[in-house]
Amino acid sequence: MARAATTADTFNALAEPRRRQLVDALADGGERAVNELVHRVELPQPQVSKHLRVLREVGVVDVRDHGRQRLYRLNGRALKPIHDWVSSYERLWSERFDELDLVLDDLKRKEEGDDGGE
Amino acid sequence: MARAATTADTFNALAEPRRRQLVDALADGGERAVNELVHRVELPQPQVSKHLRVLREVGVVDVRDHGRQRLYRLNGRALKPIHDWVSSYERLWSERFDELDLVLDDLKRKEEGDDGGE
DNA sequence: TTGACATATTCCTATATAGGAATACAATGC
DNA sequence: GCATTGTATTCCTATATAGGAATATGTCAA
Repeated sequence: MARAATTADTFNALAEPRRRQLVDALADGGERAVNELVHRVELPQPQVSKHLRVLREVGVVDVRDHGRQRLYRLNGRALKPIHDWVSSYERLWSERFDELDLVLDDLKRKEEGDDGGE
Repeated sequence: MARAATTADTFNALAEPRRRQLVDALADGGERAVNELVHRVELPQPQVSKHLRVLREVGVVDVRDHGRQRLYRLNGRALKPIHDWVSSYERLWSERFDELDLVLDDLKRKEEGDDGGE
C-alpha cells in the first residue's frame, strides 16, 4: 500500500510544506485571489491551484467566485483536530503543566494506595 | 517529484495514522517494549518496528536497550513545532480569543485611520 | 467575435512509501 | 552449542503523489 491520500485528513494535507505555506499566506483570515497567493509563495500557478484543491477537499480553505478570480479564505476551524491532538501532549514539554503534574501524580499515588482497600 | 519523505519532519511522520496510534500508546510518558506496542495497536510486529523507526528518525520517540527488549518512550518535546504552528491559528475557532479579536480589530481600525495622517 | 487575463485540469514521470512475507540479528537460558 | 524469544531488516509490489509542461475553461472588455 502507498501512503494515505493527501485528502484523507487534515494531517496528511498539511504534511506538505507548500500547503502549510499557503495556509500561512491566508493566516490573517482575509481573502486572497490565486495570483496573489502565487506571488506570495513563489510557485507556478498550476501548482498553487493544485495545492489549493487539496486544501479545499479537506476543508482547510473555502473558495468564492468573484468575477474572473477565485478568492480563497482560510477555514481555521479545520485545524482544530490537529490542535486537539497535539495539545493533549503539551504537558510533556510545557512548564505550565508542572504543577498539574504534581497534582496528578499525587492522585495516582493515592489511588494506588487505595487499590482494593474498599 | 514524489511526496516529501516521512522522515522529512514531524508533520510528515505523524501524517500516518498508525504512527499517531503508536504515539498515543506511549502517551503516558512511560516506556514500552515493542511487543507491548504490537498488542496495543494490533499490527504485525515488523510494521510496528518500521513505524517506530520513522518516529525515531524524527525524534518523536527514544529507544533504550533492555536485555532482549527495546524500550520506547515518547519524546513529547518533538511535537512542540506542530503545536506551535497550529496554535497560531487557534484564535480562528476558539471562543477564548473573541475578546482579543475585538482589541486587535480596534487597533487595526485606529491604525488605518491614522494612515498617512502624520 | 476576438483577445486578454485568471484559474483549473490533464498528461507525464520519478519517487517514496506501506504492507506482506521471509529472514536476519541479538540476547538469554539450558 | 542450540533452541527460544524479541526485534529489525530486506525484498517485493501496488499506489499516490508533486512537479513540469501544455492546455482547457471561464470571464471580462472592446
